[in-house]
Amino acid sequence: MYRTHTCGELRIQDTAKQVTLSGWVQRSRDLGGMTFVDLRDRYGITQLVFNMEASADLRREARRLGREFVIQASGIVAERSNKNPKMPTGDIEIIVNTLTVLNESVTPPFTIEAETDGGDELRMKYRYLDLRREPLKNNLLLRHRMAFETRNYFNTHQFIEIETPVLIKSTPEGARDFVVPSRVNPGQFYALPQSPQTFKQLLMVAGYDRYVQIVKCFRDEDLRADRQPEFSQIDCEMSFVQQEDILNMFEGMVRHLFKTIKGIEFSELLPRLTYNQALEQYGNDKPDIRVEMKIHDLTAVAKGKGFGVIDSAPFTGGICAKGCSEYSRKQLDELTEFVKKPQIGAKGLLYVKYGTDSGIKSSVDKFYGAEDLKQWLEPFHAEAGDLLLVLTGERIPTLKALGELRLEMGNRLNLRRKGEFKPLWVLDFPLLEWDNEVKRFFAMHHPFTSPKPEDISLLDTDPGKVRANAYDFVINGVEVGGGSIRIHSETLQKKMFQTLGFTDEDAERQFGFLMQAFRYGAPPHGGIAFGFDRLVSLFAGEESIRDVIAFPKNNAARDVMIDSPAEISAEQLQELSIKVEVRKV
RNA sequence: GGUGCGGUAGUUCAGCCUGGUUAGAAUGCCGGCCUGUCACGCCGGAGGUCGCGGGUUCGAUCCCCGUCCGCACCGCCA
Repeated sequence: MYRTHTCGELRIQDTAKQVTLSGWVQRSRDLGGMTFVDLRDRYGITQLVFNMEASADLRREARRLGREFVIQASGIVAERSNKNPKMPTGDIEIIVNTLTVLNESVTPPFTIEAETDGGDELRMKYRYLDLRREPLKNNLLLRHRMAFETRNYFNTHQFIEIETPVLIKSTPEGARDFVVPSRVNPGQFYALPQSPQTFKQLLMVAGYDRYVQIVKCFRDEDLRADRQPEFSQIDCEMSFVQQEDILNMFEGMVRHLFKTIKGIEFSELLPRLTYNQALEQYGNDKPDIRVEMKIHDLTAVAKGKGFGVIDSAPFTGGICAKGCSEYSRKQLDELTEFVKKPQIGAKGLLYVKYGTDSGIKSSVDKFYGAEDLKQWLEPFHAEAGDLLLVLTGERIPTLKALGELRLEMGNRLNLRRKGEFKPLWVLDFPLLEWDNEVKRFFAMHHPFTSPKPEDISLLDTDPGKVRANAYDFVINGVEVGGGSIRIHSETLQKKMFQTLGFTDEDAERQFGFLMQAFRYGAPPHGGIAFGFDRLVSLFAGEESIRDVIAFPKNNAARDVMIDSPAEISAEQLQELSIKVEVRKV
């Protein structure tokens, strides 16, 4: 028997018990006459003590122990004379009488501690060592609990988890597919699913009216801190539901997770914004409403006073930064630089300072008197001491730039606090998005999303105006979920494919199976998928989803630990009928 | 595809702007001392292809160009 207890469970009540522990040497402190060893496992740390007087041989062995040696120690649980209130097992220690080295360890390349000295690169290469560290261990534990509670919630609501295939078929819409060659079908390829979208709809047709799956999805696109080529979704679909039913069910899931995992309860119904409202008020379709400052349209009050920049622009708008009227020239210059960055794209920044002495000063004093500027302040209910930041230009880009500026001010004013969670729904997304490069519409969500019934007639006249029964779930400016009511009529689905520029043959070849299924009594249905990694990283307070994934890939989609992707042998290629020609740069 | 930042002891960084002596610090590692530590303490020691290639220069860790690697962001990601 390797152990009678774990390294996290012994307490003062266990005093005088003979116990055996196994684990890793976290650190040892050699005081000459005696040696302390911190023994670590998944459950915690327990101090072992070796005393010169009790056993010189044992203590000599203990001095040899290096960091991360795997050892087994038996001894008597004893109350410490010097207790350590900082650790759960800090009242006791083990007076060791038998020590076995189960495996030695070379010195690890970085310290296995909460505050490690290791950089990202090294930690990735030695991920199995990084995972020994407390913060990552806690993240994986959190992830497990969240998966468990998710299944628990859906189980009590009659959902069943059904696995869908991973080797499927490439489709043209959406992200690039990862493909897998088929040996038994030379020259043909499977694709890995970007999501189980069509399968869950087919499950609805099959009558499994409440489906859930925590499932891996794959997208071959460039990576970010919150994007991995393979990631997990909480994928859901329901039949005989309208949008309201879905919002309630999945708001329930989020509430359940916050309550059981974080002990947070949201008393009121979560806020809902339409896509247009989100854009107008926050300049963003995934607003971080921890930052309260909203955008207001100043076009009407600002125009016509002879200031060419504003007069010639279709839109002028601003945000009000509370208590920032005393911002220095330097701070305002920094903000100007911020909005002029290519990613933000504004030409410049105007400001109005509503001084603590109620005096009004602005960068446009030449064109606007105090009375004019008071009108600007009005929609914000600005108070003395506030600072108005104003951008002008084309409507949508200016709103988006104001949205970025809002977040920047939120950061500067420390309004985006980690422990605070502000979830909301964003509703009524546009059904279609115009792509100026290929001159056609694309589905904003996916091609199975149903238009709002009252907007269907617009499909022929003004497709860009059609709103969808589509919704996103947003927490703290992070899009954590998205879904829609689906089309369940073959006719409407055909119409949708037409609008997207599919020929009948394209539609039939790629999605014929779905449209055929719709002929056999497809129930009204809809669903949603939550980005599980993002949800866990939010709960964990981590910036990057890599910190909640056991074995993530790096910026360039490589696994630096196993060194993948990698070439395959000529034999493998031949078997697959594949000839490789690496494109020259 | 693009932009920015970074690459110097095992590790995390300083030095580089303003080129020139033996390239430093902390931590880790090794050795010694130490009987109540828990980031133990004290003393000593070892440890460097300054990512790689080219250029400028009498001379390059330092300046320039290229390249590779890492991170963040833009494009992209229904």
